[in-house]
Amino acid sequence: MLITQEREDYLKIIYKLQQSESPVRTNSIARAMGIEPASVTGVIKKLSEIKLLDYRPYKGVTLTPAGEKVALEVIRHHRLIELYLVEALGYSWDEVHDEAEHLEHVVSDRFEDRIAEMLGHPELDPHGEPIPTKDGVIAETSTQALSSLSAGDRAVISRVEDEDGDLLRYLAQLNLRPGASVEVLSVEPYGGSIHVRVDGKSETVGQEAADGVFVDLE
Amino acid sequence: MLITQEREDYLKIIYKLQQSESPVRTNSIARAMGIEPASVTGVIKKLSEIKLLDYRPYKGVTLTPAGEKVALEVIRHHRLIELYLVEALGYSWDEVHDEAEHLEHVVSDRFEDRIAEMLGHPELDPHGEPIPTKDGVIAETSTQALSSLSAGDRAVISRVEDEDGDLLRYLAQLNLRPGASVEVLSVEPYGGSIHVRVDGKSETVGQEAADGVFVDLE
DNA sequence: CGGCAGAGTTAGTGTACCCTAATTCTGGTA
DNA sequence: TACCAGAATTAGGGTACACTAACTCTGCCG
Ligand SMILES: [Mn+2]
Ligand SMILES: [Mn+2]
Ligand SMILES: [Mn+2]
Ligand SMILES: [Mn+2]
Repeated sequence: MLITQEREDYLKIIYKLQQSESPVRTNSIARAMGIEPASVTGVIKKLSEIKLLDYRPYKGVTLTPAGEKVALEVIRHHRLIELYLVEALGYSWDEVHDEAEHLEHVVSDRFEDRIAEMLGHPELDPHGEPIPTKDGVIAETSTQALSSLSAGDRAVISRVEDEDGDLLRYLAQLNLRPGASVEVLSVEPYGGSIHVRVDGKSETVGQEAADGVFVDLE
Repeated sequence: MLITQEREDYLKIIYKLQQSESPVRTNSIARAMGIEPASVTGVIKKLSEIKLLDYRPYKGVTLTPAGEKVALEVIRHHRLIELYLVEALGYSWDEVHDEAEHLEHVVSDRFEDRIAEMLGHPELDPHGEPIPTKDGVIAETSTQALSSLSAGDRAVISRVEDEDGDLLRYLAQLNLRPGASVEVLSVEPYGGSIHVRVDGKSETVGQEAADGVFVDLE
């Protein structure tokens, strides 16, 4: 088998890192995968041999079109599965990520198609992240963090980071969900809390939490 | 990781082979797994080291209680998933086996519990095979093949073999499904076809297909 | 009960990941 | 520009599973 579950995760992570760093460095991949940089070198060499990555030693990697295709397929699986778990099986949004992390590698095309159809070919996952289409088209996604706003700014939450269940439970408590309108009331200096109005209620958001909430400014 | 997806499949297959052979021989495992006997030896040694198998060199293996527990968990996953795919996602009974073969190793306890609940804690999978309970209790299953019956016998189909999609499509055409009542009209000698009445219609069943259909005699 | 066929194991190889330790490269700073 | 810290790679080792080829054991049969 040329493409294993681990390799799919490498490609997925490289895709995500590429949004903010290109070429993607060995150390970034190692950090994201939770393994040692030395281990990454071997794998990215192999992935470049099979033409899924372009690898420039000591510089980093970029996805080839073929590699990007694989990455987007895995991301599509992941996000469709997350949404399916919420909609069809009653999961809460903080429980779906870990389950999807495993399922994404084993579901068939038929499974993917069936749940996509049942969900009405959705465009967003439970965290507001765009779901790539079957032919690899993915919507742009906001990179403006709530933590970067200033007093008086109004914005709509577009997505939240989904890897940390604790963060998601915290955000749910505050009603900070994709689609919610927020108005920044005040910002404490030097990385302090942010005071916002959400759903008419005023709430205090920790700065680190606000780093994981992305918005579209109005 | 002590227990990999491959090892789960070994244990599952050994569980099934144990129904008709004990201890289970290296060659049987190799045939069922589609690999060489030499490869099996190494794996069963490791599985006996970690106390999931009792291994007597040159004789074969038996599951320890711990090994049987793992096997039954995997089988529970497999059969629940098969039924879920049919009931919730509109799969036909010939499509579910391959999908379940992969999913069985990655679903969480939560997933298992949710689909079991949604299905009403079912006792049989789409092929009539019993689903072990969460604490490892499994119903007896018929071992009387349709091919072993004689003219005049009446029986109810209890289960069919689920690994061969072609066989399942063939059986579906003939309405040979679990629960169906059959009456043997005649049997051609020397492994010939079997003529049966199913749902009031008379049908001819190939002998090899009849080997994969198990019944309870009336 | 000796011999032999077939079953099973061992030996040696290869791929896929992972690790630590040692070495080399790179890019920015003095 | 020479140096150095940090980044990256290489070297060497380990586990998990596959394979083929060679050897050994077992059980049956004459
Ligand atoms: Mn994954
Ligand atoms: Mn998500
Ligand atoms: Mn399996
Ligand atoms: Mn089945």
